Amino acid sequence: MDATDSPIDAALGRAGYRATGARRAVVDLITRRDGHFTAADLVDDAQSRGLRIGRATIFRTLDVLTELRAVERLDLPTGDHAYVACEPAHHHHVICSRCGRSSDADDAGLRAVVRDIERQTGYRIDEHRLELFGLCPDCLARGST
Amino acid sequence: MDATDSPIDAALGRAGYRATGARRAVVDLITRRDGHFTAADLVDDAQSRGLRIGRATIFRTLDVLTELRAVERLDLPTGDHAYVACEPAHHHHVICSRCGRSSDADDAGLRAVVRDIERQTGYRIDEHRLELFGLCPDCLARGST
DNA sequence: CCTGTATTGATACTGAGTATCATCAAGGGG
DNA sequence: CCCCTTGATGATACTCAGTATCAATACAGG
Repeated sequence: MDATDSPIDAALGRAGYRATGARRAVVDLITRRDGHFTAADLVDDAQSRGLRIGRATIFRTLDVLTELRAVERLDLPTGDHAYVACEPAHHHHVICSRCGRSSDADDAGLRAVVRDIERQTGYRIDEHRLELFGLCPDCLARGST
Repeated sequence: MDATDSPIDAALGRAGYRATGARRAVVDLITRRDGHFTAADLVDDAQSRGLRIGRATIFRTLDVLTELRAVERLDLPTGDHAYVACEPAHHHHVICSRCGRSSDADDAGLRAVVRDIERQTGYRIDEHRLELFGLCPDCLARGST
């Protein structure tokens, strides 16, 4: 098995980006993470693993991965920008406000809501973002205080 | 008519805040605005009108108004934090990506979507945010290039 | 009108994200 | 398999949003 054959490398190539060591390293850091994380988290991870990756590169790589839809940016209620790894298809995130983990949900029925709002307001809606916050099953089981 | 009797003053009092000159001035700046605006926009507005309001006070007042739900914070796709004036009831914003104006829409049917996602994922959802981006009727009429 | 206290604004600070630029390495062509 | 072009990297410096601090001020209740 050759690292060169990862699906990320393919996606990078398809989009005209080079599959570099730094990018693979960032992807690796992300896959070792659970739940959402900030750019600063990755910078810390890299440092504590002794990886010599520049701060700027981490931000740049997150932008690229966002464009490839391998990652999505969240806007937490606190105002922080965080990211989650995800599948490259349209969907929404359900975020646990206790542990930070997140799951994907498909937008069953949301399309109808959007159409209804277009009728209500007269806007033509091109893009939407739905973010849901609550407690995941594990944290619920562990008591909701 | 006495400025002291504005609904904002009442809302401030109800929440235990004082109705100060600086806060009234910020509210005034906001009502003169159309569409969404950033904290920096208000800082500029204040300066260009010769108002002596500190930067910090503008940020603080926006926090207070957000808490009173006289204003809501948006997270634009660009990553910027913006605000819109709004009615103090739960609703969602439809934002024009050309001119920045926004309208309110009620969440007809969204409740059902949320319940469905709870069933799908096992999460208990406490809070949600739906933001819609597109073109407003005026910008549509003016051609969609 | 007086007073306790919330609020203000000037200043300095923090921290996220970006611009710059010399150096480096990916990978396609020979 | 090596070269060369060009995109990518990382160190640094910078910008700008948002926050902490704190002495001075102004609101509101008595």
